[in-house]
Amino acid sequence: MVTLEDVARHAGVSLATASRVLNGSTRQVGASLRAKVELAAAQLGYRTNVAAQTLARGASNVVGLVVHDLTDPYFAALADGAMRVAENQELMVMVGTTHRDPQREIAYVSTLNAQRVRAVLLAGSRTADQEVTRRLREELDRYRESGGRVACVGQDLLGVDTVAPANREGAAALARALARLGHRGFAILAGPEGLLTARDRVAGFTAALDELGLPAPLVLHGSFDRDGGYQAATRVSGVTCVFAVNDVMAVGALAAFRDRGIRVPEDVSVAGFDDIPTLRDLVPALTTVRLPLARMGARALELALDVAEEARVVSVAGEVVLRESTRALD
Amino acid sequence: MVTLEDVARHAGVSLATASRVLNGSTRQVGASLRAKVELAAAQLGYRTNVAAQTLARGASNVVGLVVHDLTDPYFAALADGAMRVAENQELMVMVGTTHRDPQREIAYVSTLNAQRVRAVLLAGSRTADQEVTRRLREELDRYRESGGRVACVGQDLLGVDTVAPANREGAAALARALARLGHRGFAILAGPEGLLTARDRVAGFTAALDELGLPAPLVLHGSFDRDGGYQAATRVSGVTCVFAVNDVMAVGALAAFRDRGIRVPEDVSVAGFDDIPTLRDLVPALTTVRLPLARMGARALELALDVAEEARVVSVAGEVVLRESTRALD
DNA sequence: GCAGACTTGGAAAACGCTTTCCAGGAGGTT
DNA sequence: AACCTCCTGGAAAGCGTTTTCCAAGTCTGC
Repeated sequence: MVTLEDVARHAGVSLATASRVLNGSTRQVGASLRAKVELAAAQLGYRTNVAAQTLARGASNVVGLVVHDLTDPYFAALADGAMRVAENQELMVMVGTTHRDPQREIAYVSTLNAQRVRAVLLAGSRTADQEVTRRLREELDRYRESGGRVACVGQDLLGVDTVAPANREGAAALARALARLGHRGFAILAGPEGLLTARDRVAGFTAALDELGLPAPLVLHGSFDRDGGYQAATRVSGVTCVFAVNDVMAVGALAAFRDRGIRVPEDVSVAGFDDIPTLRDLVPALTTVRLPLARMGARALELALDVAEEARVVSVAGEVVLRESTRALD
Repeated sequence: MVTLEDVARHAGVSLATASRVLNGSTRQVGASLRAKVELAAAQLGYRTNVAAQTLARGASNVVGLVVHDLTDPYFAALADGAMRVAENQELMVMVGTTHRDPQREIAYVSTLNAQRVRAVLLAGSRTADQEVTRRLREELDRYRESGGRVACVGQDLLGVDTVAPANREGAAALARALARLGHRGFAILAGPEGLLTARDRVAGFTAALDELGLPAPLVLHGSFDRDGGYQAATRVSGVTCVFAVNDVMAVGALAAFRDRGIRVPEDVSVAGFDDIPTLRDLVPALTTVRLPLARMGARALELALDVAEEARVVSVAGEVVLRESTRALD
């Protein structure tokens, strides 16, 4: 293990000089000494010990990213966006996966706090469980008191910088668009009861139908993933249009309908939410509400890194995209 | 920022005792002191400074994971598998994305070395560029000399623990299965020339056709992603079966054929490789060679963590899965 | 030439932990 | 009762950096 001291000795300079040459300081170092140090470092194969550096500087160059499920294209897209801005800033990214367990989110914040990461990014829906949210806030506050920065993609519930997708509005716009196609009987594949993103979308969709004077939709709960969509879709009947509160659930629903011999969109129309990238290659192509996922991830990390007095909330609008999976009723 | 010393003082014990209580040591501490320390830590909201701990211990509890593209389901699945074993071992995961640039892989190894991560996992195909590979090996050797562990998912080229998918054999088996269906004229959507995984699959497929006395396939290069598959597929003609060297390319090919009005499998059969999870919901369901991706990622990290004298190579067989995208010729 | 203002290099004190020694006391054995 | 051993607690020496002071030059402009 070659240390900075080894380099300094080998180059015949002081530790201070070696440090200044190798690890970006504001101080100037004469050309000849600088060259000596660089040569010595190269010859010895010196590699900065980041732990020591972090300790001495009191600041690390890693950020934490907590997602629900990395294999879900929604989170993969968010993560990708965030990681690109991290790369530009020469930051490393530490990733934690909660596997949809809100408790694990708290544990990760605690761990990332211990790591003294520069910023923590919480991606994904908040939970309706007040107690969990309270404990998460507590943990976040502790982290922020010691100088940590936090941003969140999801509901603005934590008092931190937040990129908040307009779930209600997006779902409402989708409902109106579908109603315009002539649909009257709707089912919602609603996701878990405790998930706020799911709730908001259900609420927005339902409220819009109500405003239009249409009958209340059939609400079927299930898990927030592909299989949840599949399961819920097996219980659908007597409607002309199904709204899955996210795209992966819609994909599951498509599969379920296929297995049941129900044609989409001839027998039933299907719409999702998010516009995950993999969507465009489905048959039929899925109607959805587009969210700029990568941009949202990137924006969230930017917010976190850009220190500000007040917590900022950036609302992101969704854009209804009608594709083949929904048809106009004649 | 509350330090261990604050806790020790607050509890009226020495630094050593506080350390032993809070950060898992082999040494016993009497029940009463232990309680005092724990109380003090809780009251003050103490959080270990991992950087200091890492420095003092000379060992960190993070592992590095380098992937080509996190939004590619192939890598998401590998990463997920690896991250699950990391979670079980209480390790944090630092993720780097090369965006398919082999040079960035070297840079990441260097950075992860500086972080003194316990192990680094290189996921994804090696490159045919000898010079880049040499420099990567150099960087890896430097890291390993200072006690780092390395594992790789891909070709066994780095002299480290490797989980090596049987690309040649899998592709050959696929070729034979397709030939058995009566296909004689093949095209291969071959990926980039410099990517060894792509090469191996092309080679295996081609060799098998040759052994069967069938004409050599049409080989079309393109990028290793969805769009590469799409592009390459636009140049396909005069064959009954197309083999895309990975699933995302096959998905692109499906889209291209759809756009060109070519029916799959009626007009042309399509097969991929990997069996990414999103595949099962495509129409038509894609014939492919199944690789246990999550298990491979997990296994690789296990290998890296389990110190051994010799570098081990675990070969992983692929299993041909015939689905609707390939049909038997009459 | 010389006062003053910059530059440049080095010594040494942090940074917050872990762990090796020591020392003292408790318990067990002759 | 004397001697060992074992166990527990604390002092202090690192771990590898950064950075604050100092000191010693090197330039300016008069």
